[in-house]
Amino acid sequence: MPELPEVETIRSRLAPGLTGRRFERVEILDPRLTRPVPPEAVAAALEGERVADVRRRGKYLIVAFESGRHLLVHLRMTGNLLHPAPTGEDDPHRRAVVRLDNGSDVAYRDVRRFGTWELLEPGELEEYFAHRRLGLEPLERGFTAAALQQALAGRRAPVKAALLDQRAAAGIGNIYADEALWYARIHPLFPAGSLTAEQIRALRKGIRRALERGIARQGATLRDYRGPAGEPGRMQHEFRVYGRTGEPCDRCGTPIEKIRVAGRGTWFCPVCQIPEGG
DNA sequence: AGGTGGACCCGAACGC
DNA sequence: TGCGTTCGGGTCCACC
Repeated sequence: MPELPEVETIRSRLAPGLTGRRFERVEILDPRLTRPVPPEAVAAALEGERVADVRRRGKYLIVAFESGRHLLVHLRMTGNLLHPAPTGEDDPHRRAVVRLDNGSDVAYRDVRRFGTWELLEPGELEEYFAHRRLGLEPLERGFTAAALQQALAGRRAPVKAALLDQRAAAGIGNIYADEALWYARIHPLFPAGSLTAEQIRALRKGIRRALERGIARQGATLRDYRGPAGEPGRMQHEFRVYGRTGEPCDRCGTPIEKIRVAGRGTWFCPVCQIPEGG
């Protein structure tokens, strides 16, 4: 599941090969990708665009063009960008291909077809993210304890649910939410708005630690995630709680438990993550 | 208003 | 060459 660390890994590895290149030919094979906009319209609009740079906002990958347009790629569950794309193999999950002006191909593959491509006209980017009320970038300077406190104030939802909500902070998904809460020693069901100032500080630190480790390990590969060269991440070897039902907590040895929060599988240590309500 | 849960999608894992 | 069912995960949207 590409979350912030996976998208950031893709961004940093893709940027050198894309920046300065022109989109020479674009084929969108799955109309779902650009829905409700017809895929031919998006493909035609992209042809001729030259890449200024490749950015990230939350889990969105942003290809910025010199024209001022932006291509917003959201990988959702199983989306993946490959560059240079493997040739000669028949990949049934390939949903789009971009031929660059140096002759190389960028391939977009997505098994579950949840991913989206959206082309924004110059000036539309800010409103797009404002409308989705995307929260602060958790690794940027503005993500202070005070800012996090404000984002969670008054919320009765479990803190895990609040972390999955992209309005609190952008880019945290199911894996890194659990990992961040373990680092912060906070129970996933604890009401988000009732965290003490000290817990807020610990949570901010836990979020950053989990995400930074994820980036340092080039993301987590459970099944589908791969970098642009097809390489897996290594963060899955460093999970403290995610997917580790029954295994001993790295801090206190208590078996990790699994519950359901906000409809998502949630792993935590029942001893060192402060019990709900306490 | 804010929170919860289903829909979307499909391969893997599971149950029989 | 087994087949039907369940599960999961990010986001949107309908419904409390």
